[in-house]
Amino acid sequence: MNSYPHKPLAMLINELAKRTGLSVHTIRFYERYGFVKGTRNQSSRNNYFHYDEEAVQRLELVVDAKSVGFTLQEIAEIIDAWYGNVYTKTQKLRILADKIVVLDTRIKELRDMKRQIQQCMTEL
Amino acid sequence: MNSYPHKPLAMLINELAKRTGLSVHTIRFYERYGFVKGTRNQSSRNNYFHYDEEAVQRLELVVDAKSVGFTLQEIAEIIDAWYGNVYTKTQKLRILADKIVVLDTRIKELRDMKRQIQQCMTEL
DNA sequence: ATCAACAATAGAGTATAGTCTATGGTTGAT
DNA sequence: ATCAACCATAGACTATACTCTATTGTTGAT
Repeated sequence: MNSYPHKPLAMLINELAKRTGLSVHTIRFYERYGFVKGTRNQSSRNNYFHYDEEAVQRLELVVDAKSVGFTLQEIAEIIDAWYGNVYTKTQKLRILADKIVVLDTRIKELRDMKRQIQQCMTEL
Repeated sequence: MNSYPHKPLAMLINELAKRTGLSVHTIRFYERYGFVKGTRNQSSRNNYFHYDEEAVQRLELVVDAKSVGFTLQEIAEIIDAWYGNVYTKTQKLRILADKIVVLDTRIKELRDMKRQIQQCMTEL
């Protein structure tokens, strides 16, 4: 029995991989982009990184952002605007608003492509 | 004055590049995927390839399909279903219907991502 | 004690989609 | 005739986004 009502739920990279569906390799690769950062427990003699629930959420955001076609570079900006504190609130809002413009453009392109294909199908 | 009311409008690769906005290199690269095929004029002593208006249309389709995230492999299938005669009409319709499913899925992902970002913006 | 399973770091290898260089031949205006 | 601007082919190089291998160290169950 754990005496803490809500334990920190820190996990090692292997569990983070299982939680997110990403491979350990990919998570390490993403760490270089700053998508997640583990924390080292200074009390322990090992140098293992520990990850919290926010790490899971961040990686889920990365997966979603990738599936809509954002590059890792763009995702880095989104993550910084979303979770970071290097930008002011105004800057964050501008960055995110820019991404919405990109998404709207892409949605329009997809709809146009869909219409084109449907047109082609009627003409076959 | 040209005596043909609608001359074939055959062009060389340089003009095709200008018409499509793609580089000559990229068009040559795409030729390996079968996106366009020039025809050689056997009466001429050179071995230049000539391209028609369909080549322009095919490359415009490639550009559009790329912008919505299709891979060159997927685009090859679309081009074959659209212009080729290796597939039966039924097969062509199935291939194009599959692409529409992909597009619908992607449109949904984009809309979800947009909603997520908008939600994040209200919470900043 | 030891052994599989996991951890960290470094660096090599792969796939996709171009992009560029080198080489040699062709054409058209001067 | 010649010279820039074009053409074809082959192959090297680049960027992005992983993916894998090698090495070494740690942990936990037996």
